[in-house]
Amino acid sequence: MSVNMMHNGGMTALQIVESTAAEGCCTPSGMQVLGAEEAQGKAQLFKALADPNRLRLLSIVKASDGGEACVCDLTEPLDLGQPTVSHHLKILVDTGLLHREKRGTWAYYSMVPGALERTADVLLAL
Amino acid sequence: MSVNMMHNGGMTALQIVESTAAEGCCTPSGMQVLGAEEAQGKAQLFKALADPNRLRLLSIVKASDGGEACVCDLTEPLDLGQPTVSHHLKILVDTGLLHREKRGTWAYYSMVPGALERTADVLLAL
DNA sequence: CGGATAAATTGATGATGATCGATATGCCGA
DNA sequence: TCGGCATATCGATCATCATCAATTTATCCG
Repeated sequence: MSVNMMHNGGMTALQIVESTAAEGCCTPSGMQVLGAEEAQGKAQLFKALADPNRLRLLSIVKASDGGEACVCDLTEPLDLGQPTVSHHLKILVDTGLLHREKRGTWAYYSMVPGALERTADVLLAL
Repeated sequence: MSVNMMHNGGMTALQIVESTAAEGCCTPSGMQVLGAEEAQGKAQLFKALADPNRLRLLSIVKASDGGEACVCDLTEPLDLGQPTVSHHLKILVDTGLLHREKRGTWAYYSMVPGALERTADVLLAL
């Protein structure tokens, strides 16, 4: 559990960020400036993107045929060990950027539709 | 020098990312998938955003009257020491997100116009 | 010049994170 | 049922980073 894994009822970092943003815009205080809590959540979102190998993972998955790739396809191009790749993938899934579907022995990863666009919106709404 | 400070002719991380992207789209290989070098640069860009206090700094500066704020205005709301705030600001300036202008004893920080939008584009172009 | 203020830099420290080797889990075929 | 493969998890290690206290640099004013 290297990312968050606090009991959020299974919500991803992206979902949490967006829900607190919706709450924030209606608070009586006005909410022009980012509070400590929201900043924490949004930082966690960008932390997931702050690693070159994770960016490459997203890029490869996005460009893969059928929009999905299994771990075995991702280990070679990154020149990383399999446990490390699984670790990065877990972070991206927990953050809400990647979707994981296990079929038989293989685990297939695909982009969560609109996740990059929603993350970009978080950035623009700073 | 806690960010990069390699001799890039004074280019910010944002500028480097965009220049390599322009080069990349014309390479004979096709460049669908993010290479190791580009990934490194883009990760550095997101690393600057991967800290809650730096996000709050951007938010405060953006919402400040006149679009600028000095260090003394930024130290209190974050509940951080002045050296730490200066350190974060330096990272944001080196990354190309903030602009620094010194007037007298005070240093005024403002958003680099379009920086957030360009960073969002980097994200969407993954 | 000399004191005062704002900001930057330095050095050290504690925390977080990326990576790996070893091991565990889960599924398939013989 | 057993051996083998794909993936996940664990534990440890090394590097990076956020923060602070102390100091330095730079600017203004009397």
